[in-house]
Amino acid sequence: MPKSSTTERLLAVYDRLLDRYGPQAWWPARSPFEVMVGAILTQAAAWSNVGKAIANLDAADALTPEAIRRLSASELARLVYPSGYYNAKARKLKALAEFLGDRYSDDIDAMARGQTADLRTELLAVHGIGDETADDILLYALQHPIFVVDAYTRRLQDRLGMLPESRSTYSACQAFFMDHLKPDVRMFNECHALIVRHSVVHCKKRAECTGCVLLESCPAGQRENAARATSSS
DNA sequence: GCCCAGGTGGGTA
DNA sequence: TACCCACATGGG
Repeated sequence: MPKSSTTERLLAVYDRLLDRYGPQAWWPARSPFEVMVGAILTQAAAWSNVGKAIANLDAADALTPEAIRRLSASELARLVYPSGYYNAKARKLKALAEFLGDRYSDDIDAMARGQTADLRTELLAVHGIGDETADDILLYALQHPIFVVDAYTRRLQDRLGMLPESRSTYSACQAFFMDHLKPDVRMFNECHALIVRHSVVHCKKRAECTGCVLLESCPAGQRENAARATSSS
């Protein structure tokens, strides 16, 4: 892969985030299956609420595919209640546990030895697993080098003026990173985690970019700051 | 009381 | 392909 200016710019952004926030060491979970559960529970939910649901599952000794299959739908829904959409998410967790049992006899290590593209196709066929959740599972649970795109990633791409024209397609946003960065599990892991960290602590409201660690790389922030300076003078 | 948070599935045009 | 809506809790 030729080292383009885009690659250099992305690496500069990554370095700046790493300097500012340090290694994030994601995913916050004790097992690959817990990562998969968290990936489903975090859909359109605040992580603080997901943590409560995970704690409920842990207390009920339900952080295994077998235990998820054994629980009734209503009991599972009760356990994941704090993460919101509890009925929908209980159904999704059931679908994931059934898939792991049927396809891999719950052997996640064996699953991880599959080809990335094949695994992604299999995961997307499971009810409740879409592009982002599939990639969360591939990267954080199975250690495959794939770049996770979420709302924060798109927001950052937008602010950096790097959002593809077909901004609504997941694959275009993902291809932007994958085409310009060397596939590297550790780097992709840290990069996504840092984007989330930065977005949560700094860019929660799109308008504010003052003091942003990425300001030099961020045309949107520069424009906003210039406008602010003009209006205040 | 309102807005938003590490999305996805199903329906419609 | 693109858009809309349902799914729902909890913190700021």
